Amino acid sequence: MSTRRIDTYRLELRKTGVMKTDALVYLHERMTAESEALNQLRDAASIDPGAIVVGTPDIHVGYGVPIGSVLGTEEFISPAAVGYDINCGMRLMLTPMGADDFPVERVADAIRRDLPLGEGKSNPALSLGGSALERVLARGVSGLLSVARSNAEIGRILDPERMEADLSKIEDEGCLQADPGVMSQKAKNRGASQLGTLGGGNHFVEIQRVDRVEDRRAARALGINEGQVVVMIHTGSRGLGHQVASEHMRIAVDCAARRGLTMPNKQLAYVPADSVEGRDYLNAMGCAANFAFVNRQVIAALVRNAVARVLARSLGMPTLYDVSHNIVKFERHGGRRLYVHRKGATRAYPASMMRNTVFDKLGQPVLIPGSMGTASYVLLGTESASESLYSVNHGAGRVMSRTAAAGKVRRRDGKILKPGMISDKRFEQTMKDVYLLCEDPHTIKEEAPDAYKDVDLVVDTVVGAGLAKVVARMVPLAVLKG
DNA sequence: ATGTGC
Repeated sequence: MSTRRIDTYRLELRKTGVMKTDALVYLHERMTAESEALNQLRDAASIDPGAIVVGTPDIHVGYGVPIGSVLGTEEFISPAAVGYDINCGMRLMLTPMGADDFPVERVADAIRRDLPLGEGKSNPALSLGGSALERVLARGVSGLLSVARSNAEIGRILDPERMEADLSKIEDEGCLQADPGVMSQKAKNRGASQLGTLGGGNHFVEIQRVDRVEDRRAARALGINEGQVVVMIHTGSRGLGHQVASEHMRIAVDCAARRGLTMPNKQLAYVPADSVEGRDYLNAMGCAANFAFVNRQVIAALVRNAVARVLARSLGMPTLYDVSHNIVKFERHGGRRLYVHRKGATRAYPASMMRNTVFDKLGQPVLIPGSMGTASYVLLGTESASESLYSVNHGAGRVMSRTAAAGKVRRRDGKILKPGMISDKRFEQTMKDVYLLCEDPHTIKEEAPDAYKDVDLVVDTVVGAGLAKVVARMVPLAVLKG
């Protein structure tokens, strides 16, 4: 057999057919993965003989490459192995308050007033002019800091001092190598009006209560206490990143064809990293990644302002950490330099890989959200995760498709074409303890807790395999979604 | 994920 179970947590996909190397999947023996997702991972193992190919416990089918994959390559890069939502990621912010004293619903209502939810939304209050946008694309959060310092109106919303304090708590300090000069005007235009918007799908802002601390020492070092209110943000680079991804996936198909590179399917098109097409993608992807870091920074400010308005005082609300889910970066692993694509996967560096950061003793914080009705986790990277290029999953992973969960509804007359698998009653039951604000009540069941895997079992797999250790578990109090 | 469609 080409698939071999190694232990309770690991599955090996042995080199067969188009594969140039083995692939490793972290999958608990009590869990299953779509065979199509595993085939996509096999395809991804065909592009570079020196590649490291890993599937995470939430692996599922994506465009060309599965969501929940890590692909470390020596020579080639693939826009599909990053995906459409470039630098989609998570941020966790702390409050000094316990859940019993916190006006959860009023704060959620206040956030909603300032934060546009759902697809296609723009935020006129934060619309950026050309040169401000260029600064943000080229320099990420530090670019935003300089915009906030030179523009009084934006500075009032963003609070530059608090932003500066956040910098060391963001992966790569919120800035990747990037060149706005390689971006299309169309991509820039889509971004200019979308800063400070949440987006749709699985993106969210969630007010949570720390339910359980599992590592007291680490929790103390991070400022986490049982019963405390925290806020989690999940969003990405919006239409700008989508535009960059689609343009470069098309360029990659043409470039690969011109160079006679073969691939199992066109969705997986790849290009030499050291080529015009490769460098342009990395520079454009960097811009989109910077835009996403900045978007989470802006939303953090909107949340802080909403909280301060309701409580009539600022709570500070420092950032615990901000991580990327969809990105490719040139990293050193052992003696090798690899282009590490993480698609629906989180970097989880141990302390030894966090030199020159504030986490050099502790390791990198890792944020894993569950579904909107279930727990989320804070973990820390460990030294034993070299096998996954120090990477873990990014969430619970779906067990049913969006249409299977919510059903398909004909828009014109409202007639149901195909009923969803989750009844309204069951949905309300699973959400009874959570205050839900959403833009579109007709599609929200796509995100129902029952549509996702059991996040506790997914995290058990990560811990059991030695990829990270749990610091704390949080439960949702209120959630805002597109 | 996405002004969700070549």
